[in-house]
Amino acid sequence: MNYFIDYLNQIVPLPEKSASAINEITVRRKLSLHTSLLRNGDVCREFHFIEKGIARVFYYKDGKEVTAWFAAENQIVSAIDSLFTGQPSLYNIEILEDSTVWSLQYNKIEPVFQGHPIVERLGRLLITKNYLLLDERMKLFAFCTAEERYERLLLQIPDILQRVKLGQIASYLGISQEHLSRIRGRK
Amino acid sequence: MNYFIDYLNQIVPLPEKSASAINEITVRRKLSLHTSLLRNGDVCREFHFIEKGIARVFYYKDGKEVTAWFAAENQIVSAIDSLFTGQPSLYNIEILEDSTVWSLQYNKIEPVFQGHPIVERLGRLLITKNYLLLDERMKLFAFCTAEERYERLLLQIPDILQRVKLGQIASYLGISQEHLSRIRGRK
DNA sequence: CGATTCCTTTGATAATTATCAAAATCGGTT
DNA sequence: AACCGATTTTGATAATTATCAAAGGAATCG
Repeated sequence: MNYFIDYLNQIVPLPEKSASAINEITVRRKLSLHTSLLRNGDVCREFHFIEKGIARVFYYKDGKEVTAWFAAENQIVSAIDSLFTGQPSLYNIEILEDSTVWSLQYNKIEPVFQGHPIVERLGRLLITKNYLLLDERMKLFAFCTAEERYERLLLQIPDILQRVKLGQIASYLGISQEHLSRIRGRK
Repeated sequence: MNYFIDYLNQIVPLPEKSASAINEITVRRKLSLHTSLLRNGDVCREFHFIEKGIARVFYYKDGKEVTAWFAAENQIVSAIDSLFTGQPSLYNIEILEDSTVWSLQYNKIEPVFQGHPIVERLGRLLITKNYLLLDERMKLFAFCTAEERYERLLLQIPDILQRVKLGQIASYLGISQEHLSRIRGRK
């Protein structure tokens, strides 16, 4: 069972040939808690589809870790600032529990784009999808209080409190851990 | 002289046929100050390349206008939350000075994608480019103080102070107009 | 089971930024 | 040059949130 190809097929039904071209530059891996998929300063050359588990993207701000993104089952995670530019990334990617991921070697994708226009289309739609997610996140900061952002995150990943440390969630919400703790307290 | 096609050619060199297919769903327009290109609640069906002039994307928060984005010469502006989903947009788009824009009718682009894989590629690269811009903006909020964000904006659009009202800039930076005024004062 | 370590909560204080109101400045017009 | 309306600046106060320190809980390991 190839969950990654299944996921892609939901976005654009792929002919067998195109699917196997993608498959050839993808590997399924089991990763354990605390595995680092990318360190800041390195160039990101792959993106990862999470079959099972959870990951986070974070950066360092004044020596402290700040979460930029969480990705759980059926989501894609990468450091797009580097993946698309070839420049060193400011982001780190870390696995937060034992996970199974499909890693696509993006530096090998160009010939696949060239040979399979449908994959070019798929790529466009995938980026569009993720662009909209980022726009959603911007809107959350624009329109919602930290409390509302917290509730939204719970809707998105209901069991996140059991899976991720509070401080990591707080920095994702843009507030201090103490403040998040107080928000939770008054419920 | 078709500045829009020139711009696209810089991203992906287009064969004549593809360029003219794009040209057929694009119109050049002169727009005057205060023209509204989109009102929130409406569905956005086009995107605009700015040949000359400046526009802003904004939304209403507690009855007040908040700027989400500025776009000046050689930039593309749209309400992507609606353009890619067909849902009503939360955004408004307004022209801030007499401008010349090229408006592409996005609801007519599907056949162009189908007939011209190179345009599919172009679309992917355009979205990627704008995704990176949004990521940059997120990083500015993540890493920089309001003061640094202000300086960065000045680098990007040096004459913005002459072209745009202070309150509109302040809300783009995520601070009150008074606070921005004080930041400027202590220079 | 107890000890150790890590994580979360609570309390007190300080810093940042918003808000409201008023004054000053600017731009265009007569 | 004087005036008007719009915009920006300044001042005083209030609200929000961060920070630091300490205490309380939970999980892990011998």
